[in-house]
Amino acid sequence: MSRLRGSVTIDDVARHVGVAKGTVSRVLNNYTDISDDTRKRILKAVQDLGYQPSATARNLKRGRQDTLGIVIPVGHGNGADPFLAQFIDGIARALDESGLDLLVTTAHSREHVIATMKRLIARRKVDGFIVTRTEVDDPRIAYLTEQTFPFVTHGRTGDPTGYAWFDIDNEAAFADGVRHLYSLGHERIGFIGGSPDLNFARQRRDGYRQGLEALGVRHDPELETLQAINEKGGFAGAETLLAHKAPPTALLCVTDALAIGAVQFCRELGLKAGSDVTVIGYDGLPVGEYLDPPLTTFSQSAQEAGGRVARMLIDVLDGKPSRSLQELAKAKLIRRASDGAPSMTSAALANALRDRLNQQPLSGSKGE
Amino acid sequence: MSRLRGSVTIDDVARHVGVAKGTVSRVLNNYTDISDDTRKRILKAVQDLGYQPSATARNLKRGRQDTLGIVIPVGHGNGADPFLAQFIDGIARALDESGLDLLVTTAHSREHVIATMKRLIARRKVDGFIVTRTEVDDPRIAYLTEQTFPFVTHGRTGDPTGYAWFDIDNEAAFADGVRHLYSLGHERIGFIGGSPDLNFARQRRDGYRQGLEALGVRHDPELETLQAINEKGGFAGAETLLAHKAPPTALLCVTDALAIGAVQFCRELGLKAGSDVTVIGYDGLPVGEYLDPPLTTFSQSAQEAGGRVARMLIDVLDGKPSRSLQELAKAKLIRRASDGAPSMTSAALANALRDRLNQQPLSGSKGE
DNA sequence: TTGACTTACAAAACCGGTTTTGTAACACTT
DNA sequence: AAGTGTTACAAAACCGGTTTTGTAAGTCAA
Repeated sequence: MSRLRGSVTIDDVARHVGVAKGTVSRVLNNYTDISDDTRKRILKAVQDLGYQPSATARNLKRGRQDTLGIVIPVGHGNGADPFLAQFIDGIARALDESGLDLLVTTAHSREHVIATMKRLIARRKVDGFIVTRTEVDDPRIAYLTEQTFPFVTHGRTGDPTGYAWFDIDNEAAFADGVRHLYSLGHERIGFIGGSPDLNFARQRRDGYRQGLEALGVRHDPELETLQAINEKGGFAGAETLLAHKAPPTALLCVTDALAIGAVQFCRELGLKAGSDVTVIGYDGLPVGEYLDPPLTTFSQSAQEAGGRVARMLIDVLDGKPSRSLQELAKAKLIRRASDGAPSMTSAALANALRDRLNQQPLSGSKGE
Repeated sequence: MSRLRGSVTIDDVARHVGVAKGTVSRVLNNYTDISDDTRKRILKAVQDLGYQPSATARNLKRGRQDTLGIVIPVGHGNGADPFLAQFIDGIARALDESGLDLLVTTAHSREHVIATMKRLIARRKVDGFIVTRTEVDDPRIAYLTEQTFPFVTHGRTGDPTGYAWFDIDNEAAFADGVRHLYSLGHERIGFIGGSPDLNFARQRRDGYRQGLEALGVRHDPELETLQAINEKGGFAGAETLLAHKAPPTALLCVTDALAIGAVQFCRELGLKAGSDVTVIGYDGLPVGEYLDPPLTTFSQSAQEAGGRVARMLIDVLDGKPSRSLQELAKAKLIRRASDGAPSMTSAALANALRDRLNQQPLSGSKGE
């Protein structure tokens, strides 16, 4: 007589109707060998009693959990990536339509991520994983592939074959970015990137280089800098590149966070972003609209990406071949106000910078 | 011979050692009636075979899922609340220590939230809920209380008894805010709030009023405005309040998003936030540091709050009385640069505003 | 030496579903 | 009329654990 909170079991229903519990199960799973009359009586009892099958019991037999997992790598405080928040939102919405749920876990190191995946797999808590922020050589993908455990990635790896992925054409976006800047009149275009272990960072850098090459502009390695992918990195990156004797008049940044830091650096020097120095980011963060100047950025709708990836994983679980589940989308340039024709040449900028740097000491990058 | 991926079952272990599976279970659950020798042999086999118990099977019998749930209300695009992202991060970290997991779900309406909770409860997918953004009269809390299903809230309701909660002393924070502004020399202090159905919005408004009263300043209802809690609302709120014939020289905003919009409005009018008009937000969003001017704000560490709430829910599940699980924390004012002594009186500000509004038409609030 | 306890484990029941197997009752052939 | 299929369901097995029950062997007291 286990009268636990709200637990109407299949036995209760069966008893109530006077049939075997297997029969109830068959009705609920749309088997055909049930008379119309019985079916109706059972369905009514299910309604009346408010019966809902226990996911646990069902899963035990079926071996499915109706749950997808995502393990978020959280570094030193960079856990609350606003991009990820929207991404997860998109996943959750898509799953809601399919009756699946999302298990969210964080992990603070590469090893921890794998260990967490291992635990979730061994304990059979999830049916598949969504992997984000892919690296060129990604241990998570290696592990899941070896275990033949279903997954979909957001972003590709160095070898984008044999698994399902959704990605943005990063090369094309940054090549376009270069072309755009060039057509605005920028001749020296800088690039603030991140660790080339991260696949998107590497691809965007490649796109930047390809864009220059396509225009016949010589690629100056000194106009490229690699930084931590956060606002501090952007600040430092701008500081580095603008210190060049022939500084760039435009800065292409691998993410909005970097761009925000770069704009901050310009502001502290009294340079106007959007005219004195152009800054372009990537991610389309909503907050970019409220910066001064509003940030020009590449947008890829994190929410849509989340939904897309979730649906792809469902397809994978349904047995679709991963070959047919590889999708490359285009990023869109959202022009706000941090880009524009250069107000002065690189040489003039260098002079202006020299003056300002002598005048006022910098605050340095801020915060923790 | 179900040789499924990585599924070593308890039977495999039992067979391997030559004992009954019940014995293996007893060893793993630290029962005492097992000889040292047998225990060792079983533990070794568990190691060797890499056995990990199936959460599903265990839960079926135990009736626990080792999973907590959070249902995020996502309005019209405001889903990706950066505050929530950090909050979830904090929860996930705390749960990781306890071996629990977090199920994240979104819902787009009050009814949908309840329906989702109902489903998760009926299907027995979670052991308890974390409820955020409490309303003064919150249907979720009514429902969960009626079902006697375990939960903890972040934020109180109109009647904060009978359940476990973690909250910030919103009244105290905003009363302090008023005092701070007054001591800077502000005599007309505006308030941009949100729907008083939201408990934190109502409490912060109350704190604002209490702060004025404590200083003996007459409360002018026209210096209060209620807006949608996002950047657009902040823009509109500033527009409304500054149109007053005796406009406020300082704006206390219920969240950072509102403050960001308010700063935007000032900027478009050519007013300098931090001197011409002081703007203070609430949430301590990291991005506030990179705005122009960097935003002065009350901070409550969303991450810490998430961790605290998660641990409280674990206590609830362990049977601790909810009376002992009610915790009120203090918000801290982070002074950056959007507050300061007023550069002019309310009257002078009114004149300045009249001039600017005649000169240049406003862009209006932007974006979607 | 025998009955009463322990000890250390085997065996079985159970959690709540799904799936397989078995079987009365009826219909349909030949 | 006997054999062969269907139909519609009951009964039982199963998923992989946990918990209860049962019991052989050893220990101890009387």
